Amino acid sequence: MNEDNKTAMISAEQKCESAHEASFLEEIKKDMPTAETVGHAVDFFKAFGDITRVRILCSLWDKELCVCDISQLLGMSQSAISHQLRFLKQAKLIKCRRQGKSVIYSLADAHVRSIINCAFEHINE
Amino acid sequence: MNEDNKTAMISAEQKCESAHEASFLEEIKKDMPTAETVGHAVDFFKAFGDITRVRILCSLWDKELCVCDISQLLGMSQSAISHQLRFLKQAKLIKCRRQGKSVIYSLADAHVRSIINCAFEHINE
DNA sequence: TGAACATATGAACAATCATTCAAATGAAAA
DNA sequence: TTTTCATTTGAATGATTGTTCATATGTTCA
Repeated sequence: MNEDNKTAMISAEQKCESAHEASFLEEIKKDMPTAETVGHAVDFFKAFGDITRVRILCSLWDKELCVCDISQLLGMSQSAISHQLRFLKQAKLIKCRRQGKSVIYSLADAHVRSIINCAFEHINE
Repeated sequence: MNEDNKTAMISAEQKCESAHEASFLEEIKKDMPTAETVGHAVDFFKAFGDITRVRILCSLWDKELCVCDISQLLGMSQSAISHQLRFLKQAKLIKCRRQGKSVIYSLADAHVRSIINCAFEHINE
């Protein structure tokens, strides 16, 4: 018997009256994205799932800023901002370049703005 | 002195060489969405920030399903699924109707599919 | 009404996460 | 090369979150 949920066959026994047949559920399962794909999508969404991170992204909407700019703008410690910047960088939502002693951050691409706009649109309904 | 980060003025003292002037940061601040709007957007993203919830949404992509269908499909306990269904319902991402003893769930609107597709597109780059 | 079925809920626990504090790195100026 | 500035990093802590277990609610059928 296969222990892995993702690949295990769906048991034949139906649980409730409205339940579909195992074969029907197997069809749905086939059409679903792989666990890996879903995992990546979830990681992507998680990056937007914190108010500090989204505030950082909004602050970078039009202009690039250095860490202390963002820190001042959001009224938060530079360390807290730096931790979140690292998160956003790993998620490839922002990029950075060094300028002397400072590090200047900016949005990675237009995709970031469009996803956030998408959420704002959903809210205004 | 105002204690609230969201409305506090940005201090005149500049922290680093590359730092912008306080007046410049104030301009950016004015253009940023309100804390409430950002908060709502974050809640929206949080709903997609869990693998079980996204798997549930994917399982409902084309067809409506009852709780025990989803539970079997994902190989998870009915209780775990039910808790996440409540989360998704409160986030208005799914809707449900009763049919006898069963409760049948489906996606709330096309918006859900488009947001998830948006993430999948971002991944395939 | 009582029993069986399908789902929902509350409390508890483990795991994950965001921030703070202290210390480390890297770059530029003295 | 030493000092100062700007940022990063690691460990610790408190808060949040997802699942489990036990129980409750609501529906149908006998």
